[in-house]
Amino acid sequence: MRVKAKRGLNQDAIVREAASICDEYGVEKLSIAALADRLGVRPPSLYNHIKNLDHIYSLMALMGIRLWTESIQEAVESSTDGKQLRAVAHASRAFAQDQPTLFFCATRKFAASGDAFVEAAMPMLSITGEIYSSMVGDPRKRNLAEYLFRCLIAGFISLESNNGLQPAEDLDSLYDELIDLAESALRS
Amino acid sequence: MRVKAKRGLNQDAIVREAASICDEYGVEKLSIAALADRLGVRPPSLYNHIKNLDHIYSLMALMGIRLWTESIQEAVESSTDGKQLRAVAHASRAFAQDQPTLFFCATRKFAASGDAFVEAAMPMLSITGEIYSSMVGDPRKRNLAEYLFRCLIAGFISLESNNGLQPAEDLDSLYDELIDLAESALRS
DNA sequence: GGATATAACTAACACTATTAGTTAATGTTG
DNA sequence: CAACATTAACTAATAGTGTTAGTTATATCC
Repeated sequence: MRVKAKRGLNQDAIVREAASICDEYGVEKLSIAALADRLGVRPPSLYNHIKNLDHIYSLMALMGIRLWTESIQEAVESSTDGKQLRAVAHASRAFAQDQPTLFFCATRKFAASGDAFVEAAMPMLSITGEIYSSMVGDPRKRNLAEYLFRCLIAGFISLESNNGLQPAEDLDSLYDELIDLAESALRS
Repeated sequence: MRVKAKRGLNQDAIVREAASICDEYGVEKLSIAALADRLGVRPPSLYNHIKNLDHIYSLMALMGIRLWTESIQEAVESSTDGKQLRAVAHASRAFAQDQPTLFFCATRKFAASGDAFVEAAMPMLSITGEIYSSMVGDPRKRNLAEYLFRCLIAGFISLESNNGLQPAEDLDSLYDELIDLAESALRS
C-alpha cells in the first residue's frame, strides 16, 4: 500500500516550491503536476492547502510583496542618511534578481485578488514615502520624485530581466548613474 | 456533411484574434480552443498556420515590435525638432494602451524565439538612437540618456498598466512632467 | 484511548494541446 | 479544360491538464 503519512506540507512550502519551479522554467510553465511531484505528493493533495492554480499565483504575489518590503526595510535601516533612496534602489534590484518570480508576480496584477495584497503593499509605500518627504520639501515636487524613482527602478529591473539592455556592459554602474542623475535632477 | 471550404484564414488574422482574446481575458488565458472558436474553425485547423501555442506568443511579440516601431516612426516624422523624444514617449504609451497584449509580448522574452525578433527590433533602436545623438553630444552621456528614457518610459507604462500608480490622478500630465524632468536633467 | 480534524490517497471527469490521417477546395500546368 | 499538386479544412484519437468527490490513514486533543 502507498504511503499516506502526513508530510510537513503547508501553504508556504508550496508557494516557495512553485516560485522555484517558475524561476527555473518560466512563470507560465507552472503546473500542479510538476509542483506535486517536486513536493513528493500526488496532485490532488495540494488542494488541501491551496484553492487552485490561480490561487498560487496570488500567493506568490503576496509573498513577493512581503519579502520585497522586508528587504527594503532592512536596507533603509542600515543605511546612512541621504543614501536611503539608493539603498531602496539596490535592495529592489537585488530582490528582483534573487526572486524573479516573486518580484514579477508582485508587480503584475496577478495581485488583483484583492484586499490582502493591497494591505500588504501599504508598508512599502510608507517607508519610501518618508524618504521622499525628507528629501524634497515641496509636496508637488515630492510627488514627482516618487513617481520618477518608481518608474526608473521598475523600468530598469523590467528591462534587465528581459534582456532589454542589450549591450549588457556594466549594468551595475549604469544603474547607479541613473539613480544619481534622477536624484540630482530633483535637487535643482 | 460539415463545411470544409477554405476560409480566408492566415497567420496574421490568427495572431490578431489571439491578441484580441488576450486583451479581453488576459494573456495567460489564451487557448487554442477559444481561438479556433472565434475564428469559426476547429482547433486542429490552426496548425496549418501556426506551429503551436507558444509560436503564437512569439508571433504576437513580433507583430508587437513591428507595430510599435511603426507608430514611433510616424510620430517622429510628424514632430517638430526638439520634440521628438516626447513624441516617442507619447507614441509608446499610446501603443501600449491600444495594444496591451502586443506591447506586453514585445517587451517580454517570449521574444526569446530568436533572430526574427531581434532583427525586427533593430529599426526602433536606430530611430531613437538618432534622436539621442542629436540631443546630447558627449557619447558617454548619450548612452546614459538612452537608458534613462528607456527605463522611465518602460517603467511608467508597466506601472500604469498594472495599476501600480494608485492615486490615478492626472497621469497624462504626470507623464509629461517626468519626461520634461528627465530631459532637462540631461541638458545640465 | 476514543473522537475529531487534517491531510494524504484513488478514481473519475471535463478539458487541453497536439498528431495522424482523410477529404474537399484551390492554384497550376500541359 | 483536364489533370495534378498543394493547401487547408475536417474527424478521430492520445497524452496530459486542473479539479472534484469520496475514502482512508495519520496526527491531535480531551
